[in-house]
Amino acid sequence: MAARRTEDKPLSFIERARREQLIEVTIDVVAEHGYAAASLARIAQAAGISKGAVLYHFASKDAVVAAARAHVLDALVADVGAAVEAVPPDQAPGAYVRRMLGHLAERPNHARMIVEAVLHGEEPGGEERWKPLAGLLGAAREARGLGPGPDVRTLAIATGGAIDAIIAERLRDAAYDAAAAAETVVTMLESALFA
Amino acid sequence: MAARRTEDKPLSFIERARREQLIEVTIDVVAEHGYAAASLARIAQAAGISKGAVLYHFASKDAVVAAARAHVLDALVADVGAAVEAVPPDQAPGAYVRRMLGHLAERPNHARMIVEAVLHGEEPGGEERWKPLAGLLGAAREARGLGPGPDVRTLAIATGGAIDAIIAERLRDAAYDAAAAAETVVTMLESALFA
DNA sequence: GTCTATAACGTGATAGAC
DNA sequence: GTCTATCACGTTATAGAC
Repeated sequence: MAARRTEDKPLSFIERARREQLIEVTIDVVAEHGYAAASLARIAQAAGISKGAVLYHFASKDAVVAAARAHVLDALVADVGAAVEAVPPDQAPGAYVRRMLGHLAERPNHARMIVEAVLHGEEPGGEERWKPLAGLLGAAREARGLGPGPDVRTLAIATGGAIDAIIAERLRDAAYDAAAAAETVVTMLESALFA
Repeated sequence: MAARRTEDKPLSFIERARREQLIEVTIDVVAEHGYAAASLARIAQAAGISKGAVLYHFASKDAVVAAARAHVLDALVADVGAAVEAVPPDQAPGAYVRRMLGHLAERPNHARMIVEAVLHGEEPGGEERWKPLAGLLGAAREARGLGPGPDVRTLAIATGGAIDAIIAERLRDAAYDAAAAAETVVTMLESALFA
């Protein structure tokens, strides 16, 4: 009988390689065919192995796509987080918007994967979604010596939605200039924030 | 054998009633359990009839959800369209944003249905999505005697995304004040548009 | 470690009884 | 006009051979 990969004790060397390969092909499959069509059979076929082999390395099919989702999300937060911390607080919101759009525009597959994930309700969608940006907005006002002015919650939600829509348009039309769009959003956001 | 409902010739009186009932329960099912879970069996159960009976009134399961989708979409465009035409051109963008958010906040089931539809890629998502608003933005500038200034495409896309995000938040937290959020968005949009 | 075979289930759709 | 029964298919997951 094949060993069920429930316990994460050993995790050999080629084990990690196999898992990474499966995560990558899963990202591609989800990006190309959508969340619903990312069946176990299709993932196995794309990886060139059997369905049973996939389920040897992961406990279930959902575990595979969950790992792929976590991978793209980790890459995003690490990149954006570094960009935000590299600038003074009052420039953090602008850096957030620019790097968010830049990161996803540079990685269409990751962007599609995330879009599918949030679309399917598997991802935050709640406070975790806008709280980080809202925090940056409040800190930016403080850094400029301004009191708690506008509704940072709505500002963060609206900005996040604008980013999503711009990414979606960029995925639809590769010629769309996401960087220019980022500047437009930053201008609108900062004028409202520092009003 | 049951008559396949492919031709739309007669369409009796109770036929229409049955179709409307099925459309309503389908909206509820999609809103509550999501697009993927809106199976033929679940729709039939929610309507209190058998799967075969559902397929008598509609050619296929996809036809049922397509009809439900069209229903909520028609109601939305009719409502927003009327609101837009009731004000002078330079106030049309604001009316668009306010009625869009008002309509969906008043109809959570419709909002969830639309969210699921666009999320699943069954709906426009392309130019049809932002072209109408972009047209309003250009006309508003003309009405004020301004030349073709900012990028109305990005402005329309960003505004549309902001509306989507606010609706999502409103669905998550019924206490969230969508009307106040609408005013924030309108202010940001108009300041960027008439700059 | 990877395979084949198969189990158990849910799906959309059809056929035919009533 | 609505029902029951059934169909063929795709799905995840497991068991066991190799």
